[in-house]
Formats: sequence, C-alpha cells, structure tokens
Amino acid sequence: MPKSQERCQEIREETKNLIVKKSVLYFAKNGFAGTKISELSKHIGIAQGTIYIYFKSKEDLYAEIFSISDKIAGNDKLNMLAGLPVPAAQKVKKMSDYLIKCLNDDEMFSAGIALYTQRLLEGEGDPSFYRTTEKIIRQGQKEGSIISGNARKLSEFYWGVVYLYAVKRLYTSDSVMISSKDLSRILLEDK
Amino acid sequence: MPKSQERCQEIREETKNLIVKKSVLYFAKNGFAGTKISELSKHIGIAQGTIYIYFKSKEDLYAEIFSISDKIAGNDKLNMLAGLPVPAAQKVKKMSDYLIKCLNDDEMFSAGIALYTQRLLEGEGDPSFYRTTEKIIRQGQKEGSIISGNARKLSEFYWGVVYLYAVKRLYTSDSVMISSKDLSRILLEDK
Amino acid sequence: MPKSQERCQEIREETKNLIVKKSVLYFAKNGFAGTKISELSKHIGIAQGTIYIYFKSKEDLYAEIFSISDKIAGNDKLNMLAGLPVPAAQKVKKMSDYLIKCLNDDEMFSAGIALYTQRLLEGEGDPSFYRTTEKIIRQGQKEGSIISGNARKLSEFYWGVVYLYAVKRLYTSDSVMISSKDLSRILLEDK
Amino acid sequence: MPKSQERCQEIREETKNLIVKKSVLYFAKNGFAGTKISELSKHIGIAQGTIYIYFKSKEDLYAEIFSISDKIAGNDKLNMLAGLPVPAAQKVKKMSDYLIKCLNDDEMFSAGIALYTQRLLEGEGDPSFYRTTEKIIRQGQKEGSIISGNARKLSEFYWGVVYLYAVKRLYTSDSVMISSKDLSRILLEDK
DNA sequence: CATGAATGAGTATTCATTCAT
DNA sequence: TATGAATGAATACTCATTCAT
Repeated sequence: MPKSQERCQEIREETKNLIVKKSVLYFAKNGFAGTKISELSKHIGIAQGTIYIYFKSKEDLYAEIFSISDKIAGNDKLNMLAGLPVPAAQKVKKMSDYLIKCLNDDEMFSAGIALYTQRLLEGEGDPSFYRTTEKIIRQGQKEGSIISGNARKLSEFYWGVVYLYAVKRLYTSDSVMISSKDLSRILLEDK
Repeated sequence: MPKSQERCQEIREETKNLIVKKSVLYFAKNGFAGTKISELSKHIGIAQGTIYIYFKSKEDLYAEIFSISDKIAGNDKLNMLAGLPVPAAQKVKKMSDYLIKCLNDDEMFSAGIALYTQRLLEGEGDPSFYRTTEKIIRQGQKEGSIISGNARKLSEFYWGVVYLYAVKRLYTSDSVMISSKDLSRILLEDK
Repeated sequence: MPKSQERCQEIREETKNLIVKKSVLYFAKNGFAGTKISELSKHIGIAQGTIYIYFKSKEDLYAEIFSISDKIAGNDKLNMLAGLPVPAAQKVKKMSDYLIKCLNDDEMFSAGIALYTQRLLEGEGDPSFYRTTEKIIRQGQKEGSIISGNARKLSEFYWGVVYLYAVKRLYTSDSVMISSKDLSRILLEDK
Repeated sequence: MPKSQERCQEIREETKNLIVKKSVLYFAKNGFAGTKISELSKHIGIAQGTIYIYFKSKEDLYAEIFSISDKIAGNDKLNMLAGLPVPAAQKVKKMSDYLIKCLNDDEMFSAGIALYTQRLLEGEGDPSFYRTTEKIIRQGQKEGSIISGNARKLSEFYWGVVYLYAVKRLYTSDSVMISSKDLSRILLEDK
C-alpha cells in the first residue's frame, strides 16, 4: 500500500526543517568552506545522500540558510516594536532586553544574527534591521534620550555589538555576556 | 659590495615578507578553510610551489601569521601606554585615537586585529591586550572616569568593537567608520 | 469467478510485463550504465522500489531483458522460414520483408534487435540468427541467386544492417528507412 | 629558475593531446556513462586530478572528444576525393579502399567514426560526410555506375555500414572484416 | 504489493603538496 | 630559488538498493 500523499509531504517537510535547523548552527560556527558535508550530516544525524534529496548542492543549502537568516533573527518583532507609540528610550530598552534574552537562550538566534551580519558585510541581504533601528534613533534624538551622531552609524554600531555577542555565544560557553543595560547604553544618554 | 650570500638572504627575507604580508589580509578575510593556496599564490603574485619553500604547510603559514598578528596589532605600544603616569581617561583617549588611526590607515593592522580576535574566540592565543586594558579600566573606575562594571567584561566589549570595525574595514570600503570619541565612550562616563 | 490468489498472480504478471516492456526500450537506447533506476522507474510510471519486488537488481533486470531479446527479435519465425522447401532467394525476400515490417511497426522489435546485437558484440549470447542465415546463404550460392563470398561474413553483414536500422529507429523518427528490396540486395545478385 | 614559457606550453599541449587521444577510444568503447574517470585516468596513465587541469568536467572532456571526432575521421580527405575529375565509380572504390584500410589499421579512426555517427544519431553534429557522399552518388547515377535510389538514403546506408564495422573493430579483434569490394558494392551496380 | 524517503558505497571533483625542470 | 604541471588524499555528489509505512 502506498504511503499517503500528505504523510510523505509531512516527512519531507520535517526532514528539510531538521537539515536547515541543524545546518544554521553548523555553518554559522564553521563558515561555508569550513563545513564538510560528511561532518554536517553526522551532526544532523542523517546520511550524506539525504542532504542532496533536499538541496542541489552544498552552496544551495548555504544559500537557503543565508536567505532565511533574517527570519531566524526575528525581523517582524522589531518592526512591530518600532511602530509602538512609546518613547524611543523605552523601545531601545525593550529591543535590547529581547535581543539579550534571545542571545542567551537561543543558539539558533545567535546563528541567525551571525549569518545575517556576514551577509551584510559581503554586500548581500537587505539591511532592514538597520533601517528600523535608525528610525528609533532619530525619534530618540528628537526626544533627547539618544546620544547625538549619525543615525546610520549608531545603528550599525548597535547591531555590530549584537553580532559580536552572537558570535561569542557560538564559540564560547563563557558566561561573560553583555547585559541589556550595557547594550542600551550604546544609544542612550547616561542618566 | 656584499657577497651574493648576503644578497640571497635578503631576497629570501623579501619574498617571505611578501608572502606573510599578503597572506595576513587573505586569511583574515577568508579564514583558514576558505583560503586556497592556488588563489592565495595568485593574489601574492608567485607560484604555488614558492610558498612551500618558505613554509612547510598551509597550517605552518597560518600559524606564523597568527603568531605575528598581535605584533601587527601593536601590543608593545599599549603596554607602554598603560604604564604611563597619566589619568586612565587620557590613556583610553590615546589608545582609542591610536586604534582608530590604525584601522583607518592600515589594512594590515585591521587584519591583525581580526586574526588576533578570531584566535581568542577559538580559545587560543593569549589575551594580553585585554589584561592591559583591564588595568586601565580599574584605574579609571577608581578615578571616577570610567563607568562601573566588571573590568573584564568592559575590556572585552571595548576590544570587541575594535574587532568589529577591523572586520568591517576588511570587507567594505565604506567610510562610515566609528570615531575615536565613540570608541572612548564605551568606557568613559558621559561628561 | 477466480480466487484472489489467481488475480494476484495476474497482477504480478502484468506489472512484471510492464517493467520488462518499458525497460527493453530504455536499456536499448541508453545502455546498461546509462540507465538510472530512478529515471527508468519514472519512465515506466512506477516507484523505484517496485522494480526490486520483481527483480533482484539492476543487473538481474538487464539480464532478463537480454535473455528475451532474441525472442522479441523472433528467432522462431526465422528457423521456420529457413526450413521451408523454397528457393533461397525467396527466403531472403520473405525474411527481409518481415524484418523491415517489424522495424517499421514495432519499436520493441527494434529494441530487441539492438540488444541482441550488442550482446553479440560483447561476445555473449548465441549467434543462432547468424547460423540460420548462413544456411540460407549457402543454399542460395549453390542456386546461383546469392553473391559469392564467405557465408558467415555475408550473414554478419546482413544482420549488421538490420541492427543499423534498428538503432536508427530507436533514436530518430526519421522516415528514411531502408526498403525490403535494399536489404535483400545485400545478399542477392543483381538481376 | 622558472620553466620557460614555451616548454610549459609544450608540456600542456602534449598532456592534453595524450588525454584526448586515449579518451577517444575509451569513450567510444564504453560510452559516457560507462566511463569512470578513475579507470580512464589509469588507462591514460595519469592521476585523476590531471584530467581536471585540462577539462572542467567529465562532460567537458566528452564534448571535446565528440566535437573533434569528425576531424579524426578524416573529413578533409573525402572532400578532396569528391572534387577529383574522375568517374564516380572510381571515387567510390578509392573511398572504400581508404576507409577499409583505416578501419583495419587505426583504432582511433574507428573510434572517431563511432563517435561521429553516435553524434549524428543524437541529432547533433553536421552530416558533411553524408553530403559529400551524396554528391558522388548523384554523379554515379548519371554515369550509370551507381544503383538507383534516393541519394541520401544510399549515403546513409553506406556510412551506416562503415559505422557498423568501426564498432565491430572496437569490440572484437575478429578478423572477419568487410572488404573494400563489399563496401563499394553497396553503391555500385554489379558488373 | 506499492511507495518513496533514506541509506551508503561508489564515483566525480578539488586542492594541499611535491618535484622535475 | 622559482616554477607550474602532476599527484592523490580528501571532499562533494550520485545512484542502486532497502525498508518503514
């Protein structure tokens, strides 16, 4: 008796998700060239050939992971936050709380941030995180709560630090992690 | 007129230096696994085989580059600075001035910082930069010029940002670079 | 009404026949190495696994197809023809008529010829077609209707041409097909 | 001291020629799918990697071999022959002599013919051999020396037989080879 | 029986390293 | 020394075969 169409679809979905999920971390840690399919498949817990059922090549898998890295990093949440009718200082605090929490609790989030930023460095990917943050910064500068300076530069600085700790999280189990307050201070005036 | 013996030695030095200098940048950008000897040699402008006259292996070359990355990054300068009998705030400003200048003017410096930091992330290399900076931070906290908080964490934060902009410098020709004042502010109290 | 036992057997037969029939063409066109089970099964319209219910391996399927290729090519018919008490010239004409008709109308026949001949080239399979034809040739040479020359060589030539057009039939839908008269002429004296 | 530019060029040329020459036979015998790079390289007497210095992929090598197969098969010679101011019958005899001689003496020639014909079957390659032969056939039909019938069909028949014996030559060391006279008779009227 | 996702041995391709020139 | 063609071990990818459903 043949497997039902739906069940097959489900299995395919599950396996592809498993591959993507486990690969995000692996690629974020080891980079493209540093990732061997043989080791990656062992890490995922499947046969090498299985990867090639779902992805045409190593590059194809990497591209997919790259392209979804911003989803992993939770773009939607930030856009919503930016749109709330509250002072910028509060937005920055909320955003920083959220980011630090995710960096601490969710390795996948860190991997997403790392890949997303690397993509930006390589001139690909859209810098929507930065744009959203720039808006908040300009609002805060009008309100007098955020330090003066080029909004774009400050935004890059802020996200750069997030990237920094995302990478650190991927490499070390070190508990010396930045606090939400430290992160907020990058943008907020003292006092 | 020197003997050919000496001249030979000179040529050796020159070629080896050329390899090291060009490789620092290449490895810093592409990582160990992402660097192909065939491409590296093309980038240097020599034959593949020539690299193996001066270095036993790719790893050997990488190790050499790693080992000189802290020299490139100018450790001595910092130690000297830390030892001066001046207020910590002034040390931080001087150090930041120096670092920003180097990041802007010297791609090799940026590469050195990038490699040095990557080594630290991987748990190798000695964190002497951080230690030296920690001392300055503690001094500044006593003097009331540096923000409170764990000195080690602050030091890591400071150097993390330096790394951030070193990497940015390697990938982009973007002029949006942090200023010395921005860098100092990471440690210094506002006002 | 037959028992389900019998019906099952019937279904088995049907599926096996379907596989064989469709595979003959596929193998004849692409060869053993050039035939992928994944593509073959798609071409047949069944799942990959189904093939392995009926055949132990790809080789096993190929062997079966090979072994029936001479049946497909209609050996019996030829033996019967050779035994008839008529002049050789007439036998050659009848045989040529029959072969050309089959080549034109039945792709399976062409595939059978192609596989049978490939097997001979590889030194396997029994050359009974050739033997039968040799007998006819010798009879014709005595009767003065068939050109002189080594009977074996002439027989190989004749069947070689049949192979030629069998292959052509498999690859092209070209209507430029040899006629029965052309085929006969290979053996028969002009006039 | 570096190798001289010319010497390097020479070596490259030689190696590439060696690969092509040995591969023609191998591919002609085993087909594309039936040829393993590991075995081919052993047969050539070089390392697997060497092939990839000169050809981007197995397909690339095959394509090159395919594309030069008509050169191997000696197109120029035939064109010259067709242009001579002699009776068609004589041309056919000369051409047949030449082809049989080549088939007997030169395995590479046989391989070239086999590949050239396979290319035609697959609808690629230009059928210039056929065209040239058609002209001779038409001339002969006017002169009364060549049998009547569609020139194109006769030409295809003639070259089909050449292909037949080329393939036979590749597979068997069998001495039962067609004679030049047999080959000529395909086109020439008896007597 | 039939299915097609998963497997892993087998094959193609790459790349650090060697070596004759 | 310097070169770059050649090497072959390591790595990417394919495909015949299996097996849970």
